[in-house]
This record gives sequence, C-alpha cells and structure tokens, in this order.
Amino acid sequence: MPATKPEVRTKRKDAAANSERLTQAAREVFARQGFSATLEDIAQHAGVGVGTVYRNFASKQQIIETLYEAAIDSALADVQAALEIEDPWLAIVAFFDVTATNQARDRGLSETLLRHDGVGPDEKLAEKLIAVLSPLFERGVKAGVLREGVTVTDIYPIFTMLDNVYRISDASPQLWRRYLAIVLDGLRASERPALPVAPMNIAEFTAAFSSAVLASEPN
Amino acid sequence: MPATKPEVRTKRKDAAANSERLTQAAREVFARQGFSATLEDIAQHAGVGVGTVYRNFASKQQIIETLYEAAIDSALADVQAALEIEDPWLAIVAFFDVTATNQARDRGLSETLLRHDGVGPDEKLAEKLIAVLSPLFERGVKAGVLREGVTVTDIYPIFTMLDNVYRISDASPQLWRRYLAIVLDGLRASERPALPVAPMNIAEFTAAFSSAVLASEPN
DNA sequence: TTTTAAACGGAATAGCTAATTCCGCTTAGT
DNA sequence: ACTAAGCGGAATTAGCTATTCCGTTTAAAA
Repeated sequence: MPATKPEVRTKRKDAAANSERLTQAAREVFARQGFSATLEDIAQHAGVGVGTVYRNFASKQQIIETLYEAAIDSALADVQAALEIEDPWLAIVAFFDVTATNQARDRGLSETLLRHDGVGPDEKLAEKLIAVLSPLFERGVKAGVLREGVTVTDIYPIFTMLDNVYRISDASPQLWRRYLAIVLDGLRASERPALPVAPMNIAEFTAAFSSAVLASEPN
Repeated sequence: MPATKPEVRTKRKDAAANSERLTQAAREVFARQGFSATLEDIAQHAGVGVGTVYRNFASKQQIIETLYEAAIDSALADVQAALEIEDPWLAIVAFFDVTATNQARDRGLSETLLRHDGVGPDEKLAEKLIAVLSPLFERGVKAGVLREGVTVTDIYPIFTMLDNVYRISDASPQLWRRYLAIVLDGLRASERPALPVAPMNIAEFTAAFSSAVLASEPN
C-alpha cells in the first residue's frame, strides 16, 4: 500500500453545499439577531441539524471570528471611501452615514464593535481608527463646519447611541436616520436642514415604549 | 386563651433593621447595576444572607416592582416641575436634563422605562406621557425654539440613545451631558452654545472601545 | 448494484448562572 | 434560661444553550 498516491476522496457535493448554506445562514442570523442567536437558530435557518454546524466550524466563537474579521475589513473599506470626499462636511456626513448603515444592517457587526461586556475589539483597531479618523475631524473643525470642540473620540459614544436606535427601528427601518441627522446637526457649526424620515407616530411610540414586539420584515 | 387581646409579639428590631437595609441595598445595587444584579449581590451589599432577602420579599420580581413603582412616580414628579418653566426652550431643556439625570443615576429606572425585551412599562404610562408632554413639544415648535418637525414621540428614541451613553460614562460620570447637549442642539431651532463636559481622551476612547473595564466610583 | 465511509440529524450531555428553598444554628426578648 | 423569630448560606431547581455522540442516511466509488 504505497503512501505515495494519497487517493484523496473528493468532498461530497451535498456537504459542500451545506457548508455554503451554513456560512450564509450564520451571516444572516447574526446580522438580524446579533450573537445571542443560537447555533440551533443558524442550523435551522440553513435547513440542517446542529451536528452539521460542528462539522464545519469548531465552535460558535470561531464562526463569529471568521465572519466578522471579514466584516470589519469591509466596513473599514467603506470608511476609507468616505474619507476621500473633498468637502469637509460631506466627508463627515458620509463617514457617519456609511458606518451607521453598515451597523444598522448587521447587528453582529455593531456588537463586534460596540459591546460593553469586555469582549470588544482589540486596542490595535482603536488606534487605527483614531489614526485614520483624526484628520477627518480636525479638518472639519479647521474648516469651520464642525463645531468647536468636537473630536474623534466622540464617535464611540455617538455610535453607541445610534446602536440602540437600530433596535427600535422595527416599525420604520430607517428611523435611525432621523436621529443621526439630529446628532449631526448638533455636531455641525451652522445651518439646519429639515429632518429626514418621519418620527414615530403615537401608536408606534406606545408599542415601542411598552416593548410590544412589532412585526418586522427581514429587512 | 381569649382571642381578643392578640398579644402581637413585637417585631424583633434587628429584623426590622435588616429589612430597612435590604430595601436600601436593593435600591443602590439596582441603581448601579440594573436588574441583572443578583439577589446575592443585594444580600451581600446589605450584609445579610440571601435567605433573609426572602424573609422580606416574595421574589426578585416583587422587589423590582415595589421599588420602581415609587421611582417612576418620583421621576414623573420631576418632569412636572420642569413643565412649569415658562420659557419654552428652557422647559424642554429642563425636561431632558432632569429625566436623563434620573436615568443616569439609576440604571434600574432606565431599564424599567426603556427595556427592549418585551417587559416594558404598560401602555397607560405611554399614554400619560404623551398627554403630559405633547404640549411641551408643540409649544416649543410654535414658539420657534424647537426645530420644525420635532414631536413628543422623539423622546423614546432619544432617551434610548442616551441610555447607552450612561453606561460608558465610567471614566467621566457626566459624559452623557455632552451628548445630550449635542442632541438638544440638533433639536433646537437656532443658536449654538459650547459643548459641556470634555470628550473622552484617547486613552478613554481606547479603553471604552476595547471594552476594558474601567474602575468606577459609586457615583 | 453493492459497498463504504463521509455526512447527517437531533437527542443527550455538560456547564453555567442565578432564583428559590431548606434546615440546622443564633439570638432578641421574655 | 427558654423559645420561637430570624438568620446564613449550602443545596436544590430551573432555564438555557454550546457541544458531543451515535445510530441512520446517502453520495460516490467499485
């Protein structure tokens, strides 16, 4: 029995398909429910049993790491794009807009970046963000479009605030834009445009306040 | 043995003292840690065993209800006071300020009013708030101090946003004031005062972003 | 077709956290 | 001293979900 020709049995194609499905299912489920989602949820969404999850990933943690390392890179690329905008104010708006959009779309992403429970991203990323974004903010202040005193570090509290709004946007998926607009206006040095998106109506307010679970579309 | 003179053995005074302590401990612990705090935590804070907690309260849920029914009433009273301010803008500022202050001081209170998990306050309260606060907002818009389009229902998303900031205010307990100021400016129709409170410095940002657990004083 | 190991489903297990119960020991009050 | 109210805190429940296991199914090689 020569050890030379390894005779690698080709991977069964149903298995390959399941693997695909699972990755996609994980993406979708984490995006919608965040990391509190169960592996059972993911398996179900993929139409397989939990056992199959473990034939493709070592653990829940590993799925998350794999998925969100890529997601963070992708998000950073979007930020880079915004930074290339010339107009100081528009660049800032674009930065907040694209970042908030990504986080609103993917709850796993915002948990990855904003969790308050001691499992956040490492300091490398924090430093990188500071380095990349400082110029944006400093330029904004210098150009007189950003209010005096606003700094890069304001982004953490601001995105933290927005994070909570994505979650109550069941009724109106874009509701967060209204509050982002309000915050941006509070950061800006001058004029005042109209608010985008309508506020909640009384029924929506009551439902949200009373924590009624509103029906919500996949997106 | 006549059933007339009930001969009520007076409550042991150490027991009475413990009862006091427990209530106070529960107040403090829930205020600082929210409802995820353990009965063990509370017992410890009061310097007694868990058993004693159950000799004073039927369940954790009951402690919460008892405590926060009163807390809500108290908070509403503060709101009423703000509503009596004549200046339309100052009244609005006072409303947000006093409410945020209360919620920042007591995490249990903000959880009671803002939880996203289907256990929120009942609709009665929502309706009451709408009724009481609508005039405040309508007057603000009419007086030209509140931006066109702002309505009562905006309070829910706004306090929801602020809620997340209280939690990252370990470094600087008043940090949330900075973001409340930004939001208020975004709501206002005109001028722009300086921002209160300094933003995070780089170290604080990095620590917060990386979820490092910062040491924090009781208040 | 038959054969066989890769894959599978999903029940069972393992771990963890925290509420609630229990009971032998203490101690205030008589 | 006596005694029942009180107490501490270990033990018990319970809920929840990650992870493991194993008998069964099935793609694909023979």
